[in-house]
Amino acid sequence: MTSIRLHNTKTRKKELFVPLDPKNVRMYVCGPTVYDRAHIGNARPVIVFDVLYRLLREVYGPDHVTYVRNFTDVDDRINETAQNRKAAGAPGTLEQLIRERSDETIRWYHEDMDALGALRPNHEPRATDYIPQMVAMIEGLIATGHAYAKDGHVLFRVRSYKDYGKLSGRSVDDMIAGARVEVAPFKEDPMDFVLWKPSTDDLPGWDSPWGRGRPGWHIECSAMADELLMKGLPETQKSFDIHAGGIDLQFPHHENEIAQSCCAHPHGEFARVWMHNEMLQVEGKKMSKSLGNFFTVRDLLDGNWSGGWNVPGEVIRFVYLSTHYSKPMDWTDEKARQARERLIEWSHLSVDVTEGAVSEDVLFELQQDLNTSEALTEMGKIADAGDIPTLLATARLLGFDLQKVAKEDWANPYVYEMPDGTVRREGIDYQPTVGVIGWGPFPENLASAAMEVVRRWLELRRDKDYTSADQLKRNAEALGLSLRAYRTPSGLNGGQGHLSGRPNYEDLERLLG
RNA sequence: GGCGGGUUGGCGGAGAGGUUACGCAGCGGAUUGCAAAUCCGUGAAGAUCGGUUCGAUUCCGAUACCCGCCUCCA
Repeated sequence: MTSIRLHNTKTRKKELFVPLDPKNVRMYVCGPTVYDRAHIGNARPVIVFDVLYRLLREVYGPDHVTYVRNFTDVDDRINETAQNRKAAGAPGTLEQLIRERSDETIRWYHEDMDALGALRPNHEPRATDYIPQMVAMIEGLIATGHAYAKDGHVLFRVRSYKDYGKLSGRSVDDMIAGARVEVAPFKEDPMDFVLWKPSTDDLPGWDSPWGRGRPGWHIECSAMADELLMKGLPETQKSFDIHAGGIDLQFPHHENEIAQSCCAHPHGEFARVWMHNEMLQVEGKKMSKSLGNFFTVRDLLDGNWSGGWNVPGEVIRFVYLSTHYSKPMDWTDEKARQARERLIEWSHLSVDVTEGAVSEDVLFELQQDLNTSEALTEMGKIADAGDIPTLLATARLLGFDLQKVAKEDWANPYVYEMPDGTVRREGIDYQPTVGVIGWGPFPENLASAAMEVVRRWLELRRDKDYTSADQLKRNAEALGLSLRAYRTPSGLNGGQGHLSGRPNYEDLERLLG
């Protein structure tokens, strides 16, 4: 019998996971505010909870899991971009420009997260499509005394919910003592937070009983979870299984969601299990634009980061899974390189192998609060044992398609020469790789000249003309191109050139005579 | 100031109250025209102080340092 254990932030314990309804396991993850490209921190919950989603599908069946992840498309930064575009003469109304900005950001998000191997959730609601549900929920909260309207604002009466602060382990009084809460004339209590606020004419707004305005951030998630995960259930069953997100959302966002939803449905408990992933750092430091270590997922994919090389989505995913989600994770060049090597190795093993069954050992590790790090270690043992059918199936469970990786250019940077001298082509471009040290762009003609040198050298070696081969190697190295050959377990010969300097390509061509 | 997380061998990174983590790097050996790769083997740890225990890196407490949240940033 499979049993999943998950760390529940609400109880601060690792608990046996028992779904409310095994035929419909329901999870909600707080999604992005779609104002710009997702940065690499945004990708962590996506990957972590994608693994959870895959695990739940494996255990309960793919048709028995409902995964909701929202898009927050009510945001000042979206408005700002739209306003700037309008000012710059873009056609269309402000509302259209806002919608366009959200649309394009959502498209990017999908592109980037797809590249990371994340499955699309069953529902990806946009906040602006659920305004009536938010309004209805707010009206209900006012009717039961948990919220009040003042000057076009509606505020949640925090003191009316006795368990407020339970999730994050704070007391309301302590928070007031911390004194960093916003005091406003329309608030009864400094802790009260906004459910609805008025909109000015130049900002998007919706009609409501309190005038034209827009929803507060927290009510969005409550209303969408309500609609997509608990609709139609009797009041006594207004709960779902798992709610997840970054640890930075624990307070106030998740605390406020609980307050709203539990006051709207006093007999339910909203989410039973709360899961939070820890934050991501880059090279040991907090990611920030001023430190120059702020990268989007797209930056990594395209090579626009301090490492300077194109990091495949699978490699990014591997790096993320190598650290447990509950611990801070550091993105480093070194880790990414190791992950790449490992994936290349496994992918080469998987060529022409028929997929088997998922490893029980790996499944077990995932069931221990998503121990992805240990799962990858187990995968290594499976690979060492030569059980490739299992490796293939297990990698797929974790979101890696090894056979697809095996066909990627980045996994096949070498030229292979068969013992009979014929050339085996792998990947699209089947030239020897040039450039390792000081990765970065170099002129096309230099690359092709260097590759030709490697090719010539391999030919000389094949013909056992070691005198000429060594001569060529010495000359090439003098110019900054070092040559290496290797033999694979399957008996193939290959060669590789490493550019350690920036030789003139004409000098290299001269070597070829 | 309040709340929470972290600190493991050169680097990354897990589990378990007593038994080898694992990967990379290193070292030794085999092998390959040299070298690389590969294969085999191997040394190396648990921030500091104190407590519980027959025994703790693993449990408890304190200290130091790092990080996050308390400001609609995952």
